[in-house]
Amino acid sequence: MADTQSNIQAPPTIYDVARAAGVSIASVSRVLNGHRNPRQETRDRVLRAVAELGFVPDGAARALSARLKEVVGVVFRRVPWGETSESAFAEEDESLQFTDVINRGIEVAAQRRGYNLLIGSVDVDEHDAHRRIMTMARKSDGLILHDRVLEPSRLAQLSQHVPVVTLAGVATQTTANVRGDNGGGMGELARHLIRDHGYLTIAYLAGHADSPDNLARRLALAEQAAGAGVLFTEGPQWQGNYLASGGAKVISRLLVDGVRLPRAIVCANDQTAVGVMHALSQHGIDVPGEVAVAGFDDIPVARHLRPQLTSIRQPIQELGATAFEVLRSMIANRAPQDHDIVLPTRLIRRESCGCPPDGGR
Amino acid sequence: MADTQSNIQAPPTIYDVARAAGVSIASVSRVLNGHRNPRQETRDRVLRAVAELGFVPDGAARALSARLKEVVGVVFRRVPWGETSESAFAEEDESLQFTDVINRGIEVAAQRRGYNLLIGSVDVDEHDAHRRIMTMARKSDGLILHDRVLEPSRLAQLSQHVPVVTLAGVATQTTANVRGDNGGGMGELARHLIRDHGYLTIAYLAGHADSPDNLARRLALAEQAAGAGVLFTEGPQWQGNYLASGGAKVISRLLVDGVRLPRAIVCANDQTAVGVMHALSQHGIDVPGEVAVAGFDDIPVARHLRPQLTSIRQPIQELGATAFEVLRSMIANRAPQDHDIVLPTRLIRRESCGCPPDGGR
DNA sequence: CCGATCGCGGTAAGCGCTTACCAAAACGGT
DNA sequence: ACCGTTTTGGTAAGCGCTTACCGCGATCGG
Repeated sequence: MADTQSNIQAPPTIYDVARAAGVSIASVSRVLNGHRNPRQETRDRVLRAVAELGFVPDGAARALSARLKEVVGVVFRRVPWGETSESAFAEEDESLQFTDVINRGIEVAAQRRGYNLLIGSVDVDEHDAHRRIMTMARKSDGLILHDRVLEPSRLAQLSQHVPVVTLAGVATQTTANVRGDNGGGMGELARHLIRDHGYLTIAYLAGHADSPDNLARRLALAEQAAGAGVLFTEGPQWQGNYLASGGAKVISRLLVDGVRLPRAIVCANDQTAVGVMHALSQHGIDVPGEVAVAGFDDIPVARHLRPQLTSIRQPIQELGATAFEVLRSMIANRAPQDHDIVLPTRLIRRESCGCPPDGGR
Repeated sequence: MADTQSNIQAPPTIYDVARAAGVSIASVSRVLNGHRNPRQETRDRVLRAVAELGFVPDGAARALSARLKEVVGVVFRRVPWGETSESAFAEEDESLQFTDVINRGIEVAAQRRGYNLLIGSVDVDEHDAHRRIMTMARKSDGLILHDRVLEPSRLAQLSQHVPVVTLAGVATQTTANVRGDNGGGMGELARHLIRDHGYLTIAYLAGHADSPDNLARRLALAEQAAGAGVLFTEGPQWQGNYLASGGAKVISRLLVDGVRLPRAIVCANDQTAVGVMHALSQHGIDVPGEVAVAGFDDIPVARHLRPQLTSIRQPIQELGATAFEVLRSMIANRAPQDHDIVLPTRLIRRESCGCPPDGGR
């Protein structure tokens, strides 16, 4: 036992291939990179040698000389292991589904272009996150940053040296941003709750205060409510944190304080809604009978909750895929057509808003 | 508009730092790598210059010369976009939660050591997946492979050149493997179903036939059933694919065929159980009243299903973290103490097996 | 039939780091 | 003060690729 890997052999280099094929390394390189230079006969010899030796070029060497690593970095915020463990959501939040699905989208798009993903997470309050992000930047051709991983000044600084695309952030002079149509989706939801269901009191359970998505969603909801003369509730008591545990905590506290709940609660995202529904059910409050609940994102689990969660669908994978494509064009051209890319969203009516099971489209 | 990134400046190199500090690049390098060589005074000068210029070494150059990329590759199997879209699970399967949580575990462990993750997925039936995996291998110091991404012969070949750790696979001469204690966990579950609940007929809804985990789980269940004289059902009709859609399909087909369901259905994993419960509920069959259901893995959503899913908890994040640590030791020492690392599992009793809500652990 | 042109492919110069090797400086003991 | 050590830090040789540059033989027009 215990001699695993004791005899790793260095992989063949381009020199080995050149020798085997009886040509120079330049020719091997040219064949591999599809230049029109080498003629068919040479090409065949090289290709044969490559196949025989199982040669695959070293990424680092290639990156160094060609200044192209074919790697894009993705940075997201990680919820620290223990933070939410007080409740039933100990591990639930570990699966930040939204993030994972986006990353999957980035990955698929990257794959198509021969790129790989370099993944890194930063702690919520990691003080020198920027150093780690910088390190990742130096290992990749560009960076995709999820919401709120870097403060604006650092972002500006970073984007001087590397192409950067943000997700659910705001576009700047030097960075592009990709997001879902918060206003449109939330507007649709609000009208549905108000017109179709006739709810007269609606609360917004907020996400992080510094999240642009959160702000836009809140605003759209508030506007619709105001326009329809519906009572809109929000405020410090309704401050969540995009996590299920946060949503549950808000509801529990409200209930303990004896606050009368509004007829409908719109959550900043689905994770929050999960916590809200959990808390509501713990307190014996019927959803949607007594209180309607809606989320935002339409993450995969939304349809498996009881009642099934009404939500705004964002094209999550496309969000990621788009971010990648934008970044890639920045890497190549250094100038995307547009800085602020908005993808459409749409209301998915399920049971939690009061629609019948299997209701709507 | 459209001039984003038009003016990227090349990041400072080690030469710039050396010049600014009035020393040679060798000294800069030594300071940065914590050699004991440079004396305090020199060290300070260098550090100051590094800070001023915001220097961060280029990953490729470093990798090339030091033969250490500080990157580990992670490869998993991707479910093709459209494959499951016929059912209600269109996007549900996109979130291969188990995989994502493991990756999160790898990432956290890697982070601690200053490593980053290079993520790549392969299609189920991608014929030259090995080429893409090889490319990843050449961009990293070692590889962690999820279940069934590579056929054994390719694996052997790959592991000649790169340290490789597999997850939920089998250890070989040249690769280490990390997995949960399938036998122990399944045994515990089986005894619970048989002794505590007294179920007399049990079926096993299998995962992929070539998955070691699946085989081990099946075996443990079969043994316990045989030992207790319980009727054990399995076979082609009970063949799933680790996906929710697969589980649902098996149940639907069984029901259409008029087969009488056993008292308890044990699923190869939680995803499958999700599909099973969904199908059962569609057909108006009560869980656990008429049929008890149990899963394996205890993925985060398990507790949010109705009824809450009884499952075997695997320390998912730890599985990933352990895989990383093993790999790292292989990268450094080229010889892990043990090839087959088994992490403990334990039964989590929830409602779907027939236990009362909130019933014991 | 010969010089201009072109296709092919080799030589060599980096890319930005790490580190072996060595010279100079600093130190210690007699 | 001198010689043997030990520190300190500079010089230069790569790491494995890509590509600019250039020479060579083949091709072609007049």
